[in-house]
Amino acid sequence: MTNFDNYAKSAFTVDNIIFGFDEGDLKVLVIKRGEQPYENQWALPGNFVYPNEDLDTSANRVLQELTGLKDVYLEQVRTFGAVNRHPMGRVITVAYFSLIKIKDYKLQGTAALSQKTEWVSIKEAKNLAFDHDEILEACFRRLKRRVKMRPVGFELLPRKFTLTELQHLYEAILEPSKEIDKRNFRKKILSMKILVDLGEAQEGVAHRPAKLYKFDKKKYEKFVAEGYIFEI
Amino acid sequence: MTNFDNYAKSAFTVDNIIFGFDEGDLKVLVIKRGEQPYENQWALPGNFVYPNEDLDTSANRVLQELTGLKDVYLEQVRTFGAVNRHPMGRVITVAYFSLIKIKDYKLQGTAALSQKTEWVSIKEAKNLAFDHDEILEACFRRLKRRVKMRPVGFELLPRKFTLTELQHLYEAILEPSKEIDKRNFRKKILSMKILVDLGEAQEGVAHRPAKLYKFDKKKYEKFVAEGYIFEI
DNA sequence: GTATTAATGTTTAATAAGTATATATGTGTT
DNA sequence: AACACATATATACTTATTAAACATTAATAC
Repeated sequence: MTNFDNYAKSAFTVDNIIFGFDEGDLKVLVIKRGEQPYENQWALPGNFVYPNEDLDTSANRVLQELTGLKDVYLEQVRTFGAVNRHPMGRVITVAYFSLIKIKDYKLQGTAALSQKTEWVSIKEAKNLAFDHDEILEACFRRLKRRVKMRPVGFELLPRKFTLTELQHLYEAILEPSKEIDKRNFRKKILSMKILVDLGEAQEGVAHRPAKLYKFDKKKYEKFVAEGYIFEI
Repeated sequence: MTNFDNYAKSAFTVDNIIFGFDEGDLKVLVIKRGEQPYENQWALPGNFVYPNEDLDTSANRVLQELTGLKDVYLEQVRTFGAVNRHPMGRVITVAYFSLIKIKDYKLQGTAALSQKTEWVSIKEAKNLAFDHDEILEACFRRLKRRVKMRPVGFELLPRKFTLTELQHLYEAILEPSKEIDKRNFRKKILSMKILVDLGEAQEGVAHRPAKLYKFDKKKYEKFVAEGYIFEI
Protein backbone atom coordinates (compact mmCIF):
# COMPACT_ATOMS: atom_id res chain seq x y z
CA MET A 1 0.00 0.00 0.00
CA THR A 2 1.56 3.25 -1.14
CA ASN A 3 2.36 5.88 1.48
CA PHE A 4 2.48 9.30 -0.08
CA ASP A 5 4.59 10.77 2.71
CA ASN A 6 7.64 9.23 1.11
CA TYR A 7 7.27 11.17 -2.10
CA ALA A 8 7.84 14.70 -3.25
CA LYS A 9 4.87 17.04 -3.23
CA SER A 10 4.37 20.26 -5.08
CA ALA A 11 2.27 23.35 -4.90
CA PHE A 12 -0.19 23.36 -7.81
CA THR A 13 -1.72 26.31 -9.60
CA VAL A 14 -4.04 26.65 -12.52
CA ASP A 15 -3.76 29.46 -15.01
CA ASN A 16 -6.79 30.34 -17.06
CA ILE A 17 -6.01 32.21 -20.27
CA ILE A 18 -9.15 34.20 -21.05
CA PHE A 19 -9.63 35.00 -24.74
CA GLY A 20 -12.07 37.60 -26.04
CA PHE A 21 -12.74 39.09 -29.49
CA ASP A 22 -13.22 42.79 -30.01
CA GLU A 23 -12.95 45.22 -32.94
CA GLY A 24 -11.61 42.54 -35.26
CA ASP A 25 -8.88 41.58 -32.84
CA LEU A 26 -8.36 38.48 -30.69
CA LYS A 27 -7.60 39.66 -27.15
CA VAL A 28 -6.31 38.10 -23.96
CA LEU A 29 -6.99 39.30 -20.44
CA VAL A 30 -3.85 40.12 -18.47
CA ILE A 31 -3.38 41.28 -14.89
CA LYS A 32 -0.69 43.46 -13.41
CA ARG A 33 1.25 41.69 -10.67
CA GLY A 34 0.97 43.36 -7.27
CA GLU A 35 4.00 41.82 -5.63
CA GLN A 36 7.40 40.28 -6.31
CA PRO A 37 8.56 38.44 -8.23
CA TYR A 38 7.74 40.32 -11.45
CA GLU A 39 5.99 43.15 -9.54
CA ASN A 40 4.15 45.56 -11.85
CA GLN A 41 4.63 43.25 -14.79
CA TRP A 42 1.69 41.86 -16.78
CA ALA A 43 0.84 38.22 -16.16
CA LEU A 44 -1.86 35.68 -16.95
CA PRO A 45 -4.66 34.98 -14.47
CA GLY A 46 -4.00 32.06 -12.14
CA ASN A 47 -4.36 30.83 -8.59
CA PHE A 48 -3.50 27.98 -6.28
CA VAL A 49 -5.53 24.80 -6.33
CA TYR A 50 -7.47 24.22 -3.10
CA PRO A 51 -6.99 20.96 -1.19
CA ASN A 52 -10.37 19.52 -2.08
CA GLU A 53 -10.87 21.11 -5.44
CA ASP A 54 -10.43 19.40 -8.77
CA LEU A 55 -8.48 21.16 -11.49
CA ASP A 56 -11.41 22.16 -13.73
CA THR A 57 -13.24 23.66 -10.76
CA SER A 58 -10.11 25.58 -9.89
CA ALA A 59 -9.81 27.00 -13.39
CA ASN A 60 -13.48 27.98 -13.39
CA ARG A 61 -12.95 29.73 -10.03
CA VAL A 62 -10.03 31.73 -11.44
CA LEU A 63 -12.30 32.89 -14.24
CA GLN A 64 -15.24 33.69 -12.01
CA GLU A 65 -13.16 35.59 -9.45
CA LEU A 66 -11.99 37.82 -12.27
CA THR A 67 -15.05 38.22 -14.46
CA GLY A 68 -18.02 37.03 -12.47
CA LEU A 69 -18.84 34.68 -15.32
CA LYS A 70 -19.74 31.00 -15.02
CA ASP A 71 -20.50 28.20 -17.47
CA VAL A 72 -17.93 29.34 -19.96
CA TYR A 73 -16.02 27.30 -22.51
CA LEU A 74 -12.97 25.83 -20.74
CA GLU A 75 -10.22 23.57 -22.06
CA GLN A 76 -7.16 22.16 -20.40
CA VAL A 77 -4.13 22.72 -22.62
CA ARG A 78 -0.90 21.68 -20.98
CA THR A 79 0.87 21.24 -17.67
CA PHE A 80 4.08 23.17 -17.01
CA GLY A 81 6.33 21.32 -14.62
CA ALA A 82 9.89 22.55 -14.98
CA VAL A 83 11.73 22.45 -11.67
CA ASN A 84 12.67 26.10 -11.32
CA ARG A 85 9.69 27.98 -12.68
CA HIS A 86 9.30 30.03 -9.50
CA PRO A 87 12.03 31.48 -7.27
CA MET A 88 10.16 30.55 -4.08
CA GLY A 89 9.96 26.85 -4.75
CA ARG A 90 8.41 24.11 -6.80
CA VAL A 91 5.09 24.92 -8.39
CA ILE A 92 3.38 23.06 -11.18
CA THR A 93 0.86 24.91 -13.33
CA VAL A 94 -1.97 23.42 -15.27
CA ALA A 95 -2.86 25.81 -18.08
CA TYR A 96 -6.41 26.19 -19.38
CA PHE A 97 -8.06 28.61 -21.73
CA SER A 98 -11.56 30.07 -21.71
CA LEU A 99 -13.55 31.90 -24.37
CA ILE A 100 -15.84 34.76 -23.40
CA LYS A 101 -17.83 37.47 -25.14
CA ILE A 102 -16.09 40.71 -24.21
CA LYS A 103 -19.52 42.32 -24.05
CA ASP A 104 -20.33 40.09 -21.07
CA TYR A 105 -17.14 41.07 -19.27
CA LYS A 106 -17.69 43.48 -16.43
CA LEU A 107 -14.85 43.24 -13.94
CA GLN A 108 -17.21 41.97 -11.33
CA GLY A 109 -15.38 39.01 -9.88
CA THR A 110 -14.01 39.22 -6.35
CA ALA A 111 -10.42 39.21 -7.60
CA ALA A 112 -11.08 42.01 -10.04
CA LEU A 113 -11.40 44.67 -7.39
CA SER A 114 -7.83 44.32 -6.18
CA GLN A 115 -6.02 43.85 -9.46
CA LYS A 116 -5.38 45.97 -12.47
CA THR A 117 -6.51 44.13 -15.60
CA GLU A 118 -6.45 44.88 -19.30
CA TRP A 119 -7.48 43.31 -22.59
CA VAL A 120 -4.44 43.09 -24.81
CA SER A 121 -4.31 42.12 -28.46
CA ILE A 122 -2.84 38.65 -28.95
CA LYS A 123 -0.39 40.29 -31.33
CA GLU A 124 0.95 42.52 -28.57
CA ALA A 125 0.90 40.22 -25.54
CA LYS A 126 4.61 39.68 -24.97
CA ASN A 127 7.12 39.77 -22.15
CA LEU A 128 4.72 38.49 -19.55
CA ALA A 129 5.83 37.38 -16.11
CA PHE A 130 7.22 33.92 -15.33
CA ASP A 131 6.91 31.50 -18.23
CA HIS A 132 3.58 33.02 -19.24
CA ASP A 133 4.72 33.86 -22.78
CA GLU A 134 5.17 30.12 -23.31
CA ILE A 135 1.83 29.33 -21.69
CA LEU A 136 0.05 31.87 -23.85
CA GLU A 137 1.70 30.49 -26.97
CA ALA A 138 0.57 26.95 -26.14
CA CYS A 139 -3.00 28.09 -25.54
CA PHE A 140 -3.13 30.23 -28.68
CA ARG A 141 -1.81 27.33 -30.74
CA ARG A 142 -4.47 25.05 -29.26
CA LEU A 143 -7.18 27.62 -29.93
CA LYS A 144 -6.11 27.80 -33.58
CA ARG A 145 -6.36 24.07 -33.88
CA ARG A 146 -9.66 23.93 -32.09
CA VAL A 147 -11.50 26.59 -34.10
CA LYS A 148 -10.65 24.74 -37.30
CA MET A 149 -12.35 21.54 -36.24
CA ARG A 150 -14.99 22.62 -33.70
CA PRO A 151 -17.49 25.48 -33.62
CA VAL A 152 -15.98 27.01 -30.49
CA GLY A 153 -15.28 30.38 -32.06
CA PHE A 154 -18.92 31.30 -31.60
CA GLU A 155 -18.23 31.55 -27.85
CA LEU A 156 -16.26 34.69 -28.66
CA LEU A 157 -19.00 36.39 -30.68
CA PRO A 158 -22.23 38.06 -29.62
CA ARG A 159 -25.27 35.79 -29.80
CA LYS A 160 -26.32 37.61 -32.99
CA PHE A 161 -23.48 38.20 -35.40
CA THR A 162 -22.87 38.98 -39.05
CA LEU A 163 -21.03 36.64 -41.38
CA THR A 164 -18.37 39.28 -41.78
CA GLU A 165 -17.80 39.34 -38.03
CA LEU A 166 -17.44 35.57 -38.09
CA GLN A 167 -15.01 35.86 -40.96
CA HIS A 168 -12.97 38.50 -39.17
CA LEU A 169 -12.87 36.22 -36.13
CA TYR A 170 -11.41 33.39 -38.18
CA GLU A 171 -8.95 35.73 -39.83
CA ALA A 172 -7.82 37.10 -36.47
CA ILE A 173 -7.22 33.62 -35.08
CA LEU A 174 -5.95 31.70 -38.08
CA GLU A 175 -4.39 34.17 -40.42
CA PRO A 176 -3.50 37.43 -38.71
CA SER A 177 -1.79 38.72 -41.81
CA LYS A 178 -4.09 37.44 -44.51
CA GLU A 179 -7.64 37.65 -45.73
CA ILE A 180 -9.97 34.78 -46.41
CA ASP A 181 -12.03 35.10 -49.59
CA LYS A 182 -15.47 36.36 -48.56
CA ARG A 183 -17.48 34.36 -51.06
CA ASN A 184 -15.69 31.12 -50.33
CA PHE A 185 -16.02 31.62 -46.57
CA ARG A 186 -19.75 32.29 -46.80
CA LYS A 187 -20.32 29.34 -49.08
CA LYS A 188 -18.49 27.05 -46.69
CA ILE A 189 -20.03 28.13 -43.41
CA LEU A 190 -23.57 28.38 -44.80
CA SER A 191 -23.32 24.97 -46.48
CA MET A 192 -23.01 23.34 -43.05
CA LYS A 193 -26.47 24.56 -42.08
CA ILE A 194 -25.48 25.10 -38.46
CA LEU A 195 -26.33 28.80 -38.46
CA VAL A 196 -29.80 30.32 -38.25
CA ASP A 197 -30.62 33.39 -40.33
CA LEU A 198 -32.44 35.53 -37.76
CA GLY A 199 -34.25 37.56 -40.40
CA GLU A 200 -32.77 40.69 -38.86
CA ALA A 201 -30.07 43.04 -40.05
CA GLN A 202 -27.53 45.46 -38.62
CA GLU A 203 -28.78 48.98 -37.96
CA GLY A 204 -27.12 52.37 -38.14
CA VAL A 205 -24.24 51.36 -40.34
CA ALA A 206 -23.00 53.56 -43.18
CA HIS A 207 -23.15 50.73 -45.65
CA ARG A 208 -25.51 48.00 -46.69
CA PRO A 209 -26.72 46.42 -43.42
CA ALA A 210 -25.47 42.86 -42.89
CA LYS A 211 -27.82 39.99 -42.03
CA LEU A 212 -27.69 38.65 -38.48
CA TYR A 213 -27.14 34.98 -37.73
CA LYS A 214 -26.83 32.81 -34.65
CA PHE A 215 -25.11 29.49 -34.08
CA ASP A 216 -27.57 26.64 -33.40
CA LYS A 217 -26.13 23.88 -31.23
CA LYS A 218 -28.89 21.42 -32.12
CA LYS A 219 -28.26 21.91 -35.84
CA TYR A 220 -24.55 21.28 -35.19
CA GLU A 221 -25.32 18.08 -33.30
CA LYS A 222 -27.49 16.96 -36.20
CA PHE A 223 -24.69 17.82 -38.63
CA VAL A 224 -22.26 15.66 -36.63
CA ALA A 225 -24.75 12.82 -36.18
CA GLU A 226 -25.17 12.68 -39.95
CA GLY A 227 -21.42 12.05 -40.23
CA TYR A 228 -20.25 15.44 -41.40
CA ILE A 229 -17.10 17.12 -40.14
CA PHE A 230 -16.88 20.79 -39.17
CA GLU A 231 -13.72 21.96 -40.83
CA ILE A 232 -12.66 25.51 -41.64
CA MET B 1 6.18 37.64 -2.05
CA THR B 2 4.29 34.40 -2.21
CA ASN B 3 5.07 31.81 0.43
CA PHE B 4 4.18 28.34 -0.77
CA ASP B 5 4.00 26.89 2.73
CA ASN B 6 0.57 28.44 3.06
CA TYR B 7 -0.85 26.45 0.22
CA ALA B 8 -1.87 22.87 -0.22
CA LYS B 9 0.60 20.57 -1.86
CA SER B 10 -0.12 17.34 -3.62
CA ALA B 11 1.71 14.18 -4.45
CA PHE B 12 2.08 13.95 -8.20
CA THR B 13 2.88 11.23 -10.68
CA VAL B 14 3.35 10.83 -14.40
CA ASP B 15 1.84 7.99 -16.37
CA ASN B 16 3.32 7.04 -19.71
CA ILE B 17 1.00 5.13 -22.01
CA ILE B 18 3.26 3.12 -24.30
CA PHE B 19 1.77 2.26 -27.69
CA GLY B 20 3.14 -0.37 -30.05
CA PHE B 21 1.91 -1.88 -33.32
CA ASP B 22 2.04 -5.59 -33.99
CA GLU B 23 0.27 -8.05 -36.32
CA GLY B 24 -2.03 -5.35 -37.65
CA ASP B 25 -3.14 -4.34 -34.17
CA LEU B 26 -2.44 -1.25 -32.09
CA LYS B 27 -1.27 -2.38 -28.65
CA VAL B 28 -0.71 -0.79 -25.29
CA LEU B 29 1.69 -1.96 -22.61
CA VAL B 30 0.02 -2.75 -19.29
CA ILE B 31 1.48 -3.88 -15.98
CA LYS B 32 -0.06 -6.02 -13.29
CA ARG B 33 -0.30 -4.22 -9.98
CA GLY B 34 1.74 -5.87 -7.23
CA GLU B 35 0.00 -4.29 -4.23
CA GLN B 36 -3.25 -2.78 -3.05
CA PRO B 37 -5.25 -0.91 -4.13
CA TYR B 38 -6.21 -2.83 -7.29
CA GLU B 39 -3.75 -5.64 -6.54
CA ASN B 40 -3.38 -8.08 -9.45
CA GLN B 41 -5.32 -5.77 -11.74
CA TRP B 42 -3.83 -4.40 -14.96
CA ALA B 43 -2.75 -0.78 -14.91
CA LEU B 44 -0.84 1.74 -17.01
CA PRO B 45 2.85 2.44 -16.35
CA GLY B 46 3.51 5.38 -14.06
CA ASN B 47 5.63 6.60 -11.18
CA PHE B 48 6.14 9.45 -8.76
CA VAL B 49 8.04 12.48 -9.96
CA TYR B 50 11.37 13.07 -8.22
CA PRO B 51 11.88 16.35 -6.31
CA ASN B 52 14.21 17.91 -8.87
CA GLU B 53 12.90 16.29 -11.99
CA ASP B 54 10.80 17.97 -14.63
CA LEU B 55 7.72 16.21 -15.96
CA ASP B 56 9.06 15.19 -19.38
CA THR B 57 12.17 13.70 -17.81
CA SER B 58 9.99 11.78 -15.41
CA ALA B 59 7.86 10.37 -18.21
CA ASN B 60 10.96 9.34 -20.12
CA ARG B 61 12.26 7.61 -16.97
CA VAL B 62 9.03 5.64 -16.60
CA LEU B 63 9.50 4.42 -20.16
CA GLN B 64 13.16 3.61 -19.76
CA GLU B 65 12.71 1.75 -16.48
CA LEU B 66 10.23 -0.49 -18.24
CA THR B 67 11.67 -0.94 -21.71
CA GLY B 68 15.29 0.22 -21.56
CA LEU B 69 14.51 2.54 -24.45
CA LYS B 70 15.45 6.21 -24.70
CA ASP B 71 14.86 9.02 -27.21
CA VAL B 72 11.36 7.88 -27.99
CA TYR B 73 8.43 9.93 -29.20
CA LEU B 74 6.74 11.44 -26.13
CA GLU B 75 3.73 13.70 -25.86
CA GLN B 76 1.95 15.17 -22.86
CA VAL B 77 -1.78 14.64 -23.18
CA ARG B 78 -3.67 15.74 -20.10
CA THR B 79 -3.48 16.20 -16.38
CA PHE B 80 -5.90 14.30 -14.16
CA GLY B 81 -6.63 16.14 -10.97
CA ALA B 82 -9.86 14.89 -9.44
CA VAL B 83 -9.78 14.98 -5.65
CA ASN B 84 -10.40 11.33 -4.84
CA ARG B 85 -8.50 9.45 -7.52
CA HIS B 86 -6.55 7.44 -4.96
CA PRO B 87 -7.74 5.99 -1.64
CA MET B 88 -4.52 6.96 0.12
CA GLY B 89 -4.75 10.65 -0.57
CA ARG B 90 -4.53 13.39 -3.16
CA VAL B 91 -2.43 12.61 -6.18
CA ILE B 92 -2.36 14.49 -9.47
CA THR B 93 -1.24 12.62 -12.58
CA VAL B 94 0.17 14.05 -15.76
CA ALA B 95 -0.49 11.63 -18.58
CA TYR B 96 1.85 11.19 -21.52
CA PHE B 97 2.01 8.72 -24.37
CA SER B 98 5.00 7.20 -26.17
CA LEU B 99 5.31 5.32 -29.44
CA ILE B 100 7.74 2.45 -29.78
CA LYS B 101 8.53 -0.28 -32.25
CA ILE B 102 7.52 -3.52 -30.54
CA LYS B 103 10.52 -5.16 -32.17
CA ASP B 104 12.78 -2.92 -30.07
CA TYR B 105 10.98 -3.87 -26.87
CA LYS B 106 12.91 -6.25 -24.72
CA LEU B 107 11.78 -5.97 -21.09
CA GLN B 108 15.19 -4.69 -20.13
CA GLY B 109 14.38 -1.70 -17.96
CA THR B 110 15.02 -1.87 -14.24
CA ALA B 111 11.30 -1.84 -13.43
CA ALA B 112 10.59 -4.67 -15.83
CA LEU B 113 12.23 -7.32 -13.70
CA SER B 114 9.80 -6.92 -10.84
CA GLN B 115 6.56 -6.45 -12.69
CA LYS B 116 4.43 -8.58 -14.92
CA THR B 117 3.77 -6.77 -18.18
CA GLU B 118 1.80 -7.53 -21.28
CA TRP B 119 0.98 -5.99 -24.65
CA VAL B 120 -2.78 -5.75 -24.97
CA SER B 121 -4.77 -4.83 -28.05
CA ILE B 122 -6.25 -1.32 -27.75
CA LYS B 123 -9.59 -2.94 -28.49
CA GLU B 124 -9.32 -5.14 -25.40
CA ALA B 125 -7.69 -2.84 -22.88
CA LYS B 126 -10.57 -2.25 -20.47
CA ASN B 127 -11.24 -2.33 -16.75
CA LEU B 128 -7.83 -1.04 -15.80
CA ALA B 129 -6.98 0.09 -12.29
CA PHE B 130 -7.76 3.58 -10.94
CA ASP B 131 -8.99 5.98 -13.63
CA HIS B 132 -6.69 4.42 -16.17
CA ASP B 133 -9.49 3.58 -18.62
CA GLU B 134 -10.12 7.29 -18.87
CA ILE B 135 -6.43 8.08 -19.22
CA LEU B 136 -6.03 5.51 -21.96
CA GLU B 137 -9.06 6.90 -23.80
CA ALA B 138 -7.64 10.42 -23.71
CA CYS B 139 -4.28 9.24 -25.04
CA PHE B 140 -5.81 7.09 -27.76
CA ARG B 141 -8.01 9.98 -28.86
CA ARG B 142 -4.94 12.23 -29.01
CA LEU B 143 -2.98 9.64 -30.96
CA LYS B 144 -5.78 9.44 -33.52
CA ARG B 145 -5.71 13.17 -33.95
CA ARG B 146 -1.95 13.28 -34.12
CA VAL B 147 -1.42 10.59 -36.78
CA LYS B 148 -3.81 12.43 -39.10
CA MET B 149 -1.76 15.61 -39.12
CA ARG B 150 1.79 14.53 -38.26
CA PRO B 151 3.97 11.64 -39.46
CA VAL B 152 4.26 10.13 -35.99
CA GLY B 153 2.82 6.75 -36.94
CA PHE B 154 6.19 5.82 -38.42
CA GLU B 155 7.52 5.60 -34.85
CA LEU B 156 5.39 2.46 -34.48
CA LEU B 157 6.67 0.73 -37.61
CA PRO B 158 10.00 -0.97 -38.35
CA ARG B 159 12.51 1.25 -40.08
CA LYS B 160 11.75 -0.60 -43.34
CA PHE B 161 8.08 -1.17 -43.95
CA THR B 162 5.67 -1.94 -46.75
CA LEU B 163 2.90 0.40 -47.81
CA THR B 164 0.40 -2.21 -46.78
CA GLU B 165 1.85 -2.25 -43.26
CA LEU B 166 1.54 1.53 -43.17
CA GLN B 167 -2.03 1.27 -44.34
CA HIS B 168 -2.88 -1.36 -41.74
CA LEU B 169 -1.37 0.94 -39.11
CA TYR B 170 -3.64 3.77 -40.14
CA GLU B 171 -6.64 1.46 -40.26
CA ALA B 172 -5.86 0.12 -36.78
CA ILE B 173 -5.63 3.60 -35.33
CA LEU B 174 -8.27 5.51 -37.25
CA GLU B 175 -10.83 3.04 -38.36
CA PRO B 176 -10.71 -0.20 -36.42
CA SER B 177 -13.78 -1.52 -38.21
CA LYS B 178 -13.19 -0.23 -41.69
CA GLU B 179 -10.75 -0.51 -44.57
CA ILE B 180 -9.12 2.35 -46.40
CA ASP B 181 -9.00 2.01 -50.18
CA LYS B 182 -5.55 0.73 -51.10
CA ARG B 183 -5.10 2.72 -54.29
CA ASN B 184 -6.23 5.96 -52.79
CA PHE B 185 -4.03 5.49 -49.71
CA ARG B 186 -0.97 4.77 -51.84
CA LYS B 187 -1.61 7.68 -54.12
CA LYS B 188 -1.95 10.02 -51.17
CA ILE B 189 1.05 8.93 -49.11
CA LEU B 190 3.38 8.65 -52.12
CA SER B 191 2.33 12.03 -53.48
CA MET B 192 3.83 13.69 -50.40
CA LYS B 193 7.29 12.42 -51.35
CA ILE B 194 8.32 11.91 -47.73
CA LEU B 195 9.02 8.20 -48.13
CA VAL B 196 12.08 6.65 -49.71
CA ASP B 197 11.70 3.54 -51.89
CA LEU B 198 14.57 1.38 -50.60
CA GLY B 199 14.73 -0.68 -53.78
CA GLU B 200 14.23 -3.79 -51.65
CA ALA B 201 11.25 -6.09 -51.28
CA GLN B 202 9.79 -8.49 -48.74
CA GLU B 203 11.17 -12.02 -48.78
CA GLY B 204 9.65 -15.39 -48.07
CA VAL B 205 6.04 -14.37 -48.55
CA ALA B 206 3.54 -16.55 -50.42
CA HIS B 207 2.41 -13.70 -52.59
CA ARG B 208 3.93 -10.99 -54.65
CA PRO B 209 6.62 -9.42 -52.44
CA ALA B 210 5.86 -5.85 -51.38
CA LYS B 211 8.34 -3.02 -51.84
CA LEU B 212 10.07 -1.68 -48.75
CA TYR B 213 10.06 2.02 -47.86
CA LYS B 214 11.38 4.20 -45.08
CA PHE B 215 10.23 7.54 -43.73
CA ASP B 216 12.70 10.36 -44.46
CA LYS B 217 12.61 13.13 -41.89
CA LYS B 218 14.54 15.57 -44.10
CA LYS B 219 12.08 15.10 -46.95
CA TYR B 220 9.26 15.76 -44.50
CA GLU B 221 10.92 18.96 -43.31
CA LYS B 222 11.30 20.06 -46.93
CA PHE B 223 7.63 19.21 -47.56
CA VAL B 224 6.58 21.42 -44.63
CA ALA B 225 9.00 24.21 -45.54
CA GLU B 226 7.40 24.34 -48.98
CA GLY B 227 4.06 25.00 -47.30
CA TYR B 228 2.42 21.61 -47.69
CA ILE B 229 0.34 19.99 -44.96
CA PHE B 230 0.62 16.34 -43.94
CA GLU B 231 -2.96 15.17 -43.74
CA ILE B 232 -4.32 11.66 -43.85
C1' DG C 1 -24.04 61.93 -55.11
C1' DT C 2 -20.41 59.58 -52.72
C1' DA C 3 -18.11 56.24 -49.96
C1' DT C 4 -18.49 52.12 -47.89
C1' DT C 5 -19.26 47.46 -47.24
C1' DA C 6 -22.76 43.41 -47.72
C1' DA C 7 -24.58 39.81 -50.80
C1' DT C 8 -24.07 36.93 -54.49
C1' DG C 9 -22.36 32.78 -58.46
C1' DT C 10 -19.39 31.02 -61.92
C1' DT C 11 -15.24 28.93 -63.78
C1' DT C 12 -11.04 26.48 -63.28
C1' DA C 13 -8.04 23.55 -60.60
C1' DA C 14 -7.27 20.11 -57.31
C1' DT C 15 -8.50 16.31 -54.54
C1' DA C 16 -11.67 12.62 -52.92
C1' DA C 17 -14.12 8.61 -53.98
C1' DG C 18 -15.00 4.64 -56.58
C1' DT C 19 -13.47 1.02 -59.39
C1' DA C 20 -10.34 -3.99 -61.98
C1' DT C 21 -6.48 -6.25 -63.80
C1' DA C 22 -1.70 -7.70 -64.27
C1' DT C 23 2.19 -9.31 -61.35
C1' DA C 24 5.10 -12.25 -58.31
C1' DT C 25 5.71 -15.25 -54.74
C1' DG C 26 5.21 -19.99 -51.80
C1' DT C 27 2.80 -24.24 -51.51
C1' DG C 28 0.79 -28.43 -53.01
C1' DT C 29 0.02 -31.82 -56.52
C1' DT C 30 1.25 -34.60 -60.27
C1' DA D 1 10.38 -30.35 -62.77
C1' DA D 2 6.18 -28.42 -64.23
C1' DC D 3 1.93 -26.70 -63.31
C1' DA D 4 -2.14 -24.93 -60.80
C1' DC D 5 -3.73 -22.44 -57.10
C1' DA D 6 -4.13 -19.04 -53.48
C1' DT D 7 -2.65 -14.92 -52.00
C1' DA D 8 -1.62 -10.31 -51.76
C1' DT D 9 1.05 -6.34 -54.31
C1' DA D 10 1.23 -2.70 -57.78
C1' DT D 11 -1.02 0.11 -60.74
C1' DA D 12 -4.47 4.09 -63.39
C1' DC D 13 -8.66 5.87 -64.88
C1' DT D 14 -13.31 8.01 -64.30
C1' DT D 15 -16.67 10.53 -61.78
C1' DA D 16 -17.90 13.47 -57.97
C1' DT D 17 -16.85 16.93 -54.80
C1' DT D 18 -14.46 20.71 -52.95
C1' DA D 19 -10.90 24.39 -53.13
C1' DA D 20 -9.31 28.41 -55.29
C1' DA D 21 -9.86 32.36 -58.01
C1' DC D 22 -12.54 35.99 -59.51
C1' DA D 23 -16.59 41.08 -60.20
C1' DT D 24 -20.88 43.33 -59.88
C1' DT D 25 -25.17 44.86 -57.77
C1' DA D 26 -27.49 46.38 -53.47
C1' DA D 27 -28.34 49.21 -49.30
C1' DT D 28 -27.11 52.29 -45.90
C1' DA D 29 -25.29 57.11 -43.59
C1' DC D 30 -23.46 61.40 -44.56
